[in-house]
Amino acid sequence: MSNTIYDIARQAGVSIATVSRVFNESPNVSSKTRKKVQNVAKEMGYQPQGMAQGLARRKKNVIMAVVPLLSNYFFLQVLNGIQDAISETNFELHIYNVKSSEKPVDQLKRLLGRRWADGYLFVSIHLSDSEWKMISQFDQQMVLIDDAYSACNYFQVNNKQGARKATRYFLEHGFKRIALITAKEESIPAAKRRQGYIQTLTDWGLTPDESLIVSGDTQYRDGFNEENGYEAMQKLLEQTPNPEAVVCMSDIQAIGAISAMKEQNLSLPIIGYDDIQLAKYIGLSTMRQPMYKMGKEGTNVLLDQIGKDQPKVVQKEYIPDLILRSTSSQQN
Amino acid sequence: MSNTIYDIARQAGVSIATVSRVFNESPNVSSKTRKKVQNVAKEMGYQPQGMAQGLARRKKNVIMAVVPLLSNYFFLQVLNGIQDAISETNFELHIYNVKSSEKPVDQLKRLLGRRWADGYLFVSIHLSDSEWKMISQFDQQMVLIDDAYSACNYFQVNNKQGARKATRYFLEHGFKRIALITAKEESIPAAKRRQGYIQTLTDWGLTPDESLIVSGDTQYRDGFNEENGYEAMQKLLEQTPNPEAVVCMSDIQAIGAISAMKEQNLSLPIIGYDDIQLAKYIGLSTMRQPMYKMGKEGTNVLLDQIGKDQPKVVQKEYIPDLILRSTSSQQN
DNA sequence: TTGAAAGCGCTAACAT
DNA sequence: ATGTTAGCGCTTTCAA
Repeated sequence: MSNTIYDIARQAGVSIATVSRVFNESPNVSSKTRKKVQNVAKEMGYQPQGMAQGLARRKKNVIMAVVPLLSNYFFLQVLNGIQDAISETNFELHIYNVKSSEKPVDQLKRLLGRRWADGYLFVSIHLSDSEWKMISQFDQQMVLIDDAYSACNYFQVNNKQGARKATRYFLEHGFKRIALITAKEESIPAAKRRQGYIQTLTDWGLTPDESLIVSGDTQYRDGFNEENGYEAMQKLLEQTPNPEAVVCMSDIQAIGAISAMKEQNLSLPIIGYDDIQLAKYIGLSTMRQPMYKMGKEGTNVLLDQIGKDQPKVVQKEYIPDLILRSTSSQQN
Repeated sequence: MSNTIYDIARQAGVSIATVSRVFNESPNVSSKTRKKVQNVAKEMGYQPQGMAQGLARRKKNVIMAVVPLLSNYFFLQVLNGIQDAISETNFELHIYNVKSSEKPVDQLKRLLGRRWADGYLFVSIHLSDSEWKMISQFDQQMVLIDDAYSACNYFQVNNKQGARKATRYFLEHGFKRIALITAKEESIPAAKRRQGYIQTLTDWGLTPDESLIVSGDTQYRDGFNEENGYEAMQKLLEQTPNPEAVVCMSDIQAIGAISAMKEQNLSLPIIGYDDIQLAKYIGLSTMRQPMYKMGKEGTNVLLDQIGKDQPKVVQKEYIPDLILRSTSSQQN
């Protein structure tokens, strides 16, 4: 069960070139030999070894999705889109995740050098422009999802606008003391959403109150986790007066926050972020990000560009939609 | 930025063997040449190509997790454990997912033949004994997580016992008309849990009522999805009298089910299954599966066995724990 | 339609 | 300590 092209060739009484030809669907094989080879191969459970093929062809037929941490609902949706796009092709999808213990850019450099794949999807990998520049120098095909760099393909959603929309909604409904449950300070999307929130308040003639911008202390997944939301809400509820409404940076934090409110028999209006699948079922109002769509479109672009030498770069920015359900109103 | 070991050798004025040596941390290199090579390599952004290494070494330093569909909270936790185990080694983790469009066993045969990895983790891949036998014939190192086969390493949790515990809890608290929200008929874990449920009722002297065993019509992820739970609960609530309590096959279905109850201002006692992270925050009572643990232990076993020729097989079965929170009591 | 043979980019004896 | 060379299992000319 551990045979090579030589074993098949010998067994079928042909040369290895012929075996190779039938596996590569070359037309230049008589249907008789083809049949024979196929039978032998099937019988012996033979498949060409991927690595040998990759080396010989200088093409691997794999695309690699690089993600920071798999344990995140956001990625799940993106990956769904990626998978659906890939499954229509004969490419394989391999997923690689960067560890938090080492600088992402260093990990990427090492990874790209190894040439595992024909193309790379970087999902929610946030690098500086100079870092992305380094990465582009490997000249591998790639597309960024949920980040942007001027010289690359990217699919991104406007974080500032997302936070603005949520904040504006509450302002328009008469709320003034609007809290923001944020994530890890260093998170780039978090920083942008925070800006959007602050600008919106300012535009409205209000002075942003730093004490209403909080995050929990639990920091894994950059703070985008249930416990973080729970802790953040506890901090908010210690303040008097309480905030009148709260904007979150993820649905998952909103769930934690709601749990903290329930413990105190409160239910302030709250808006999450992402629109993960279960948001609908708990009535969570939220900023919807087109996660599936980004994954699918990004993958299609990548697939399309593989093989071409000077593909034109495609860049797209989405604006998140405000999905109103029950948690955003006063009497939820 | 696309150079080979020859480029580095030439540039550093050494042979390719020496370059290979420094990258393989051979002691037989003078520290002077080592430095020189390292500098040149760094400057030229060189990394050995994974595929060429894999071919030459007959060892790839990658382990592959094979999963049926990534969009499932259960896997997320298992994958977390896998990742944590892997990150302590110099192995790479690649994730592969089998499509629903083709028989799993055929996909596995193709995959294993290609020899992408040194070892395989099959997560929630349910095959018959004869199918697993075929797969074992590839004699690759592997461990099954969430399935069992007598000749393989496996880490499994007892589905029957899980359902028994949940059902028994309700029986002991005086409930009789206990409903079961199940998943796709063909799902093996679902079938086992169903058996556990039925046996428990029978043991208690009750006659199981088929009309209380329902599933929604939305079948993706084998029915383990929110919508399915929602639909199932709607069906249950059409019956008179309503059931007195309900056991679910996943937390995610329970969330859908609760949503359906809320719409009718009902809140029957309900128990989920899995104990996904957010269960705690919505107060969901559930059967806890040691997902992280299975992932981590399974990976460690695999890692440990790679390279050995006759490793002893390790098999482990867990019993899920009943985690009581608020949804399992009458006045939730 | 088929086969022989030269790579693909590495590793690992075997020499020196 | 370093270099030479024969593979690893394929693909792909080039000849026949």
